[in-house]
Amino acid sequence: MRKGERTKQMIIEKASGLLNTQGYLATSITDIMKKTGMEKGGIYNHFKSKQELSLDAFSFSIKTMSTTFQEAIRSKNTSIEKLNAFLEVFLLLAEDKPIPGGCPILNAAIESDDAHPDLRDETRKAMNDLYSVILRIIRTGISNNEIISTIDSETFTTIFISTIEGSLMMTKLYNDTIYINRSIGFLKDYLSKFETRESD
Amino acid sequence: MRKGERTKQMIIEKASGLLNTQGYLATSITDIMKKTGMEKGGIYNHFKSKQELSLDAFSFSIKTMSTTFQEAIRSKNTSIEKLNAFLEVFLLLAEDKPIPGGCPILNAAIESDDAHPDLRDETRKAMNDLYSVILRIIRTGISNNEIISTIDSETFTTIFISTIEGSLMMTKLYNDTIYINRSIGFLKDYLSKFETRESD
DNA sequence: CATTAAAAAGACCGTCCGGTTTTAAATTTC
DNA sequence: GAAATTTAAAACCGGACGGTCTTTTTAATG
Repeated sequence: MRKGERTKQMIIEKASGLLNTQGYLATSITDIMKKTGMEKGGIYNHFKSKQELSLDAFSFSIKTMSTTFQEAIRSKNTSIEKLNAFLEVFLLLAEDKPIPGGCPILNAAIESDDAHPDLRDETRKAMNDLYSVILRIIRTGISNNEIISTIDSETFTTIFISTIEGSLMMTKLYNDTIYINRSIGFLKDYLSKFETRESD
Repeated sequence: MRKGERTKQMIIEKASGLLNTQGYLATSITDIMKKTGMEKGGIYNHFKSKQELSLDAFSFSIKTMSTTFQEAIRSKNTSIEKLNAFLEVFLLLAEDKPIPGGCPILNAAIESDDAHPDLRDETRKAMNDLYSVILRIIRTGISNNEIISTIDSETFTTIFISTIEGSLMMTKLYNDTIYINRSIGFLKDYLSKFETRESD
């Protein structure tokens, strides 16, 4: 791996935390210069625009989240356990792990609009992925008779994501994890109601 | 009412929609000039800084929402009906009514952080108000034997707000009201489970 | 180790930003 | 309707922004 590639990765990693914390518009190249310890010319040697750097940083955040989710559910066997593992990752996210600034999808969803179509498209893709992973877990759970089939999987997925994201917003606003903890408690309890009593 | 006061109000109203839609940082004075049809000097005659204008605009958005909520629940008699009325207002909000750009609390909560303590404080106040209104409705409902007393009112309030706000985020991201509609459907159904069978 | 290519630094540029000040126009007020 | 006052316009300002370009330094290559 060339040195330039390593530097580029370092910039992306440092910038991703900064952008996710401060916002994409609120963060200037000067901020990224300070964070990385590099000069402007050194940074622009690797990215043709702030936009490109921002998108790379967002992708890195999403990839990091995705990896964390995958690791969390790998050892879990049932659908219920997998969904609970998801919830634990979101709890960590409220404590700035593995990336600072909260959920990158939530942040980017609020910040991106018609004026930033590229970021919005990437955010949609990231949400699509999160959504379909959860949906698949539920449907697999139904197939395996772990979850009762009366559940509406699409609705449940929507509620699951919405509740978590909304309470993450509240947790960040008040700097108090009670809100995300209440959501997690609720979702675990709610989910247990759809658990089959016996599995075969 | 002096003409200046009327002009100031007009600026606040126009700016509030713009700021709520585009974001507080992403919106420039030039944008507000275009929207209001006024020149810079004319605007700064009424506000000592962009910050002051932004906070006034945010307050206006919150006041508008608050009024809309009050009107929606005024004619309702039971707690359940009042909460359902709240949900209907959030559905309208997804369609840019009464203000464009979605929920101002959600938007400001994500955008404001340590770097913008004034906006964050105002956002917290607005959330406090929303939270306590819903909480009071539930508690009144319990007192009046409309809602069973096993419900945890704080948790329910948190879930209520989180689910709505999260699904508003999804609705905005995808420009599709199915998400907010699913949340509303879920919350109405969930709420009905806590409804007492007979009232006295 | 010398040559070459890649990477980083740093000076530089035009533009747009929030904000100020001066000037002109439009309202009040008497 | 003239004087006083408020309101709006418009020219202006310093600074920060994203981005470029040239130079210097560093790292890879034979």
